[in-house]
Parts: sequence; structure tokens; C-alpha cells
Amino acid sequence: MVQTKIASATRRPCELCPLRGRSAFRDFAPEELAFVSSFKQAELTVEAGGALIVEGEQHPQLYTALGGWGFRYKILEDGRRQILNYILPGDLIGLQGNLMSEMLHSVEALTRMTLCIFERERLTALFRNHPSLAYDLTWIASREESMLDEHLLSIGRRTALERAAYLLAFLDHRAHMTGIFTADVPHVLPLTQQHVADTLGLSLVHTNKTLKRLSEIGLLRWLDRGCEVLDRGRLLDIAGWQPAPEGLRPFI
Amino acid sequence: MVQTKIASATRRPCELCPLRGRSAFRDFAPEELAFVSSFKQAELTVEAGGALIVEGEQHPQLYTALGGWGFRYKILEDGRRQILNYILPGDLIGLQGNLMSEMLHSVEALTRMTLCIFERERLTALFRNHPSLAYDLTWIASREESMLDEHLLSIGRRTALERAAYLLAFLDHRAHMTGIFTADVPHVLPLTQQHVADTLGLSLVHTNKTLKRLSEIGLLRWLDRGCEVLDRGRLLDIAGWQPAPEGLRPFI
DNA sequence: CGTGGAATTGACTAAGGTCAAAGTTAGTGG
DNA sequence: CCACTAACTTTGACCTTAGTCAATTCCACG
Repeated sequence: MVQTKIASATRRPCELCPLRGRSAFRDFAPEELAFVSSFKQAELTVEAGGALIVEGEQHPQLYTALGGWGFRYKILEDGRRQILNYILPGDLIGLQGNLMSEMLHSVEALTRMTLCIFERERLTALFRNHPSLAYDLTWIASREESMLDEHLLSIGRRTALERAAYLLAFLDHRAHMTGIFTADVPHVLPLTQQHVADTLGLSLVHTNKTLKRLSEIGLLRWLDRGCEVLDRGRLLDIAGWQPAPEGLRPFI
Repeated sequence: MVQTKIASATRRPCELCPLRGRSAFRDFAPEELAFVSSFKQAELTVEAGGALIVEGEQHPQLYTALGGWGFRYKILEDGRRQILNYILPGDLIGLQGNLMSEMLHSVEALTRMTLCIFERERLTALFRNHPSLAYDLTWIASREESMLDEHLLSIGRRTALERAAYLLAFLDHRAHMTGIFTADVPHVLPLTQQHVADTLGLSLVHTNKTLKRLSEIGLLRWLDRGCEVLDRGRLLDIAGWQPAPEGLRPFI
């Protein structure tokens, strides 16, 4: 949690971006690609548990997650923590909250993450010269909002069991959509029960008992620091949720 | 709640927009104003309780609230309702959720609302020709996100008393910032306790008891269908919250 | 072997939900 | 002007869910 970031020397060109060509993402026009390439400053690697963004600090960079898992959160003065959303490859980090002033939330890596760094300053050039990318940026912000809406509904109105079912189905769905659950890796959500608790607004103990209920009926398997979803359909039934169909999505 | 919208014949030019010139909002350059004027289709009036947007429906318009109060919400199949955020003058409605496909939440008027109508289709032209307005749009989406982050923290991690204090301080603050609490009107948040309950994720009964506690120590007065905040400072203390300082904000 | 983070479990407590009824108030129509 | 209604608010009694406390167990790792 207090580990520092580790900047890597990598300077992979956008043409070789690991996200490019994944079936979930839209293609770029050549001129868009050229601009994004110039927009990109460097790549960054953050170890699991490392702090990427700290609430209250100025943060002149934006990031796009290229690999790994992270999460955004806020804490109250006495330490109560609320996880706001999870970050998966393709997600833009730093757009939430004010566009230019200090950060209103923190971001921490759940696994080792690789990120692409952009300078906030250059957003102006993006808006001025690349309307289609500007549109994408708004689209991305809008998508984040709709996820937050869902979470709010969940925490506000669902029972503990429904919330847990919703969260795990949601993350499993996103992982699949993003293409990080390939055939060769185990399909595990890299969470501790503390993360689940802090996302659902529940205590750790109650979260544990709730997850146990879901395990017992065979909907998931809890591993050492992770969760394997065994039956997303039935989780969705319990939650009374249906993921919104999503076409090709942009990323920057 | 099932009343229909009432389109008014008004076609007030943007130069006479009631928001323009209010101290909270930024000024437009002449060419921006000209574009927004052409962007604007008409004005709309919705009576209190009227449905402006219904979840699941296609909605080719965007709105900017000019006057009155509204709220966005989602419901579960069995009727449990979660209010996501409130809409005040200057807020853009319809950007949340997917930019172009069906609406993912509903919007209802809390008081009589007047709105400015834009065609979603013309967003493309806005992005292409008015980078500064495109930037504003992203800024607005980003601001909505940061409000949702706050709400999530509140519902997930604050006690009933803290949540109520937070919500009322939040709304009172926004009302003041937006300039709708002028000297000649009573400074009343136009809510029922059911709205408060559905925002805080609490039952109506418990909400009532919680609000009573806040009244008894003199922090607010509950009126027939509304709330008068008497001591925002102490509400903020209870909530452990501090509104983020906000400079001039854009609107479209 | 130890050690520390994570997961589990049981006993008890408290916050908040549910049910049911009654009181208030604004508005409506006679 | 007044009775009537419907929507809101208020209150008390009781129940359920979830939180707290305190151990214990289970691993992964050095």
C-alpha cells in the first residue's frame, strides 16, 4: 500500500499496444494513432499494492491501463474505505473528478499493472485537433458514470447477498469483455475479501459469511487471494442484474 | 410521476438564458454563444412529479436544466428505488450512461422544471467545431462522476446520521452555489422524506427518525415537503465532509 | 519452523428494517 | 366554508440484518 511506483524504461510504440486489435476495442484511424503516439509519454509499471494516485495531490498525468487490475477508492478521516470502481485494461485513469485540479480519489494496484502515461496538458491539443478522440473521452467518462450508477443502486438498495453476487458477476463480466481471461490463465478475480467488503459497504466478517453462502451453492470458489466465478448466470439472477450490451469501445 | 411533459412555446434566445451572467458560471465567447444558440431546439416545461426520461427508452435529446429541481434514479425489478443524484439549474441531463444508446436511468422533476432541449445528433458538430465546448462537456461529465464518488462513499461507509447530514449539506451547498437561493425565496430543499430515504439507501421510517435527531439539535427544520438547512457547518462536521472548492463552471 | 496476512467461525450487540396505526396538511369538490 | 381524500410525516413495538469482538485456522514465504 505504501510501495512506490516503478517507472519502466519501456517505450513501446502505440502500434504495438497490447490493447490494439483486441476484439473489445475499436480501431483507430491512422491520424488518430499518430496523435495518440505523440501524446504518449512513457510506460509505467506499478507493483501489486502500489499507490498510483493519492487523493488530494496534484496529478499532471493521465494513465491508460494496459495490463493488470487496480481500483479507485476514497477514505473517511477515521479510515473507513470505500472502493468506487475497479480498473481494467483499456480504462482511463485520472479523468474522474476534476479535469485539471487535485485528485479527489486514490488509485491502488491490485496486481502488477502496466500503464501508459499521458500529460494532462496535452488534452487541450487533443480537443482542438482530434474531435473523434475528444468524443471518445466523453464516451469513456460517460461509461464510468453508468458503472457508478449501477454501484450506487447496488450498495443503496440490494441486500448483502445480492450485492456480492452483483459485484462478482460484474467483475467477471468485465474481465471477459476486456479479454484478460485468456485460455492459458486461470480465471481469477484478484481480490481479497477486504476489497469485496470495502466495495460493498459491508464488514469483513459479514462479507466472509456472505461469500461462503455463494460458495456453498456452487456459484463461486474462493481461493487464497482471489475469486473464481463458477456460474455467472445464477449470480446475475440473484443480483437481478443484466450487463448492458456494449459495442466496440474506444480507448486512448 | 406519470404526468406527461408539457412543451412550452417559448423560444427564448440563449443571450437571454437565465443562467447567463450568474456568478457561478463561466462566460461564453461570442462564437460559442452563436453555436449553442443554433444547437438549442426549444424549451420544455415539466410539472413537479413529471417523468422526463425513462430508463430503457431511446432518447434523442439532451437537456440543460434552466430552472427547478429534478433527480436521476434507477429501480430494481421489485420496485426498490435508488436516487443517484439531483439535478439543478446548469446541469446537463442525458450525458450520463451511454452517449448514444438507450437511457440507463430515469429522470423525474421534483419541482416544476424548465429545460433547454438539444439534439444528441448535433453533438458531432459540437465536437468537430467547438473544442472548448467539447472540453466543457467532458468537464461536466467529470464533475458528475466526482459527485457520484462522494455519494458512493457516503452510502457505503457513513452511518445513517452522517449520511443524512451529508446529503442535506450537499444539496444546500449546491443550491447556494447555483444561485437559486435568492433573497426573495425561502431556502427550502424541495424533497419528501421518501426522496431522502431513497437517496441514502435507508427505509422511510429510519430516515424520519434520523431527520428528527438532526432537527432536535437545531441543524435543520423539516417542512411539509421540504427541508430548511439551519446550520450547514455543523452538518458538514457530522458528515466529516468538505465541499470541494469549485471555480467558475461551464454549462452548455 | 516462524511469521504475517488472509480467511473462518462463534457469541453477542447494535443499527436499521418492517409492521401497523395515527396524526398533519394541502387540495378538491360540494 | 367544510367535509373528504390522498400524500406525507410521525411514532411505537418488534424483528432481522449486519456489525463488533475475539479467537482460531490456513497458507505462502522467508
